[in-house]
Amino acid sequence: MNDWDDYRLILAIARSGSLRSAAGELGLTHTTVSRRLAALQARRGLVFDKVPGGYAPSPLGEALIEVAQEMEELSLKGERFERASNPDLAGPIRLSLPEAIAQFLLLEDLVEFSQTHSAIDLQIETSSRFADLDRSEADVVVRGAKDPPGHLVGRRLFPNCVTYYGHRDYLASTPPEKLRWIAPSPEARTPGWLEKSPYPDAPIVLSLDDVTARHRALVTGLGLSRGACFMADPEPDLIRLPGSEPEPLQDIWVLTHPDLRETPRVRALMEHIIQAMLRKKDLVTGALG
Amino acid sequence: MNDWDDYRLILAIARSGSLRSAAGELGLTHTTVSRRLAALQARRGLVFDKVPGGYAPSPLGEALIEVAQEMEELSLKGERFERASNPDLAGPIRLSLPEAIAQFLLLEDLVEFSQTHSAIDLQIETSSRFADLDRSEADVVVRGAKDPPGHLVGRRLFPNCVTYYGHRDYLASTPPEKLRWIAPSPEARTPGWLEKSPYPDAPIVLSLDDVTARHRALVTGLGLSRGACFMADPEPDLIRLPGSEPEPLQDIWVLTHPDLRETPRVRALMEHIIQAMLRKKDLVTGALG
DNA sequence: ATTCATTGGCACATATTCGCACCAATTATC
DNA sequence: GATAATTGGTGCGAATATGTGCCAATGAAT
Repeated sequence: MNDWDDYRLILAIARSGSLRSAAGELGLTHTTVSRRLAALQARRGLVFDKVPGGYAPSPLGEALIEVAQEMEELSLKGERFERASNPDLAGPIRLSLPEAIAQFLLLEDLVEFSQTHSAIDLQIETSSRFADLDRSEADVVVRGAKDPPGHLVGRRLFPNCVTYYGHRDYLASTPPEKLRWIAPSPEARTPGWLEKSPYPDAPIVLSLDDVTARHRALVTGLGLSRGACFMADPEPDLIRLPGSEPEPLQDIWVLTHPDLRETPRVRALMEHIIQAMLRKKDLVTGALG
Repeated sequence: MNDWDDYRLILAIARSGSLRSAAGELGLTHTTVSRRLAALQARRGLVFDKVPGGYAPSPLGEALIEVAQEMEELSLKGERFERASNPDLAGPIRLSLPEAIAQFLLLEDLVEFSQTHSAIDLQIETSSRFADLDRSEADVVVRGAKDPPGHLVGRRLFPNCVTYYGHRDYLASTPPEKLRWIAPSPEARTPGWLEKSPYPDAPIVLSLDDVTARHRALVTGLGLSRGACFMADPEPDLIRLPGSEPEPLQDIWVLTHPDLRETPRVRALMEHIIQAMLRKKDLVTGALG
């Protein structure tokens, strides 16, 4: 009785191209995947051809891969129903959010939530990309976004604002023509950010994509940087550069999948995060500077 | 790795209500089904409540049953892709048709087809109801129908015609007031058939729903009957009752599922059946009487 | 061209799953 | 109410599935 699970096999091999990596995805060994594929093809016909570099689907394989993809969507839906089914404030929640928001904005609030609801297993997953809630990569996501997927439900908050900062000692001890920038790598930079800064002619001498690393470099006085107000304004040694005003980036959203919208623990977490964020609106939008 | 096959378990229990009958459907023993259900519920939560008389789905169970139903449809689609994938005139075909058409009309033609295409495994399943091709109950169906499912593809042939018959010796030796009818059970009778017959006042003394059994009784001279021309006209000892003309019942169709329409062996079988039926049109429509 | 990493296949061992036989409880039939 | 049929649960053994360790082949990196 493995007919339907064979579709998982088909999908894993299709996606990864090798028995060993498919085995990794499935929680098996490559030996088992090899046997299962052989048995499957003995029953149903050729599904994958062995080609140089891996496995390529046969025409039947192509058709079955599509069926498998739809089955996976159904399986994910079932998982959501399962996760949604607990009527108590208990059970697991996976929360996805940027590392910066986790560390510098919401950490205490999340700890507080966990302490208040000890039956809830809060699993915080920091990530730099938008978790796919359709694939159950998370139950709740907090993230700045321009146009999040329209079917997700939740709350659009306010913009994440940034402006230009320097360490007070660095600014005091560095002549203007010797100032230097710390910035993201070229492909991650916002167009025009440097031209709008108070020192557009200062060179970029340190490229750091990691937001928290960039913040650490700024706080250490290694150069100037454009940073999020909620990270920089609380630092007593960081001051805004002359004439710098907060500028909005993307709006921050708190979202979940529609199948989970009524789940009590998900509602409780989202409400808690939203209230916490609303209390810190002035900090996030730079209104305290 | 049984996650997706668990949906088969869920569906089987939902449909049958007991572990033993679910086990029958799944090809397992009730012991295995019991263990699998326990394991499933340990992982995912309560899916079925044990109630007097069987198992009832929990709210989560209801949701997962719907997912399971959709998975089953996908699985059936996959099966059709598998069956459709053979480019040769080889492999299995399941043909569903009424027992009467099988025995009295197409048997020789089907044997001929099998002999001509020895690599095709023709599995003839006689049935009194329309096979569900969406559920892969058959690959090809031959049947009289008023409105077959619109998405099936194939050929509408001509009507299956019936009229009134008696055995020549029975008619010769029985005074008119002693004549008797053999008919289907009351709920299976066509309204008005008796009134339109040459002996509307003769009583029905034998009710037989099985078409071939009714035919056997007629041929044996146990009474009068309304029967299919293709069954009765070839019998040398059966004669039409005075004034009886062939009347059309439902049209006969030869149909397959759209996913199988291009499959060579399916096309070959349907063409063979259609040609055989066209050669017997006069017999089926009673034009030979 | 050489070296390193990854791959698929295989013999053997281990773990897991399944079936059998039996029993008590429940339900259906008379 | 009695009897028969069907049910779910359990212990034990059999069957099946999976993992381990190893090897040769292939592909990637130097």
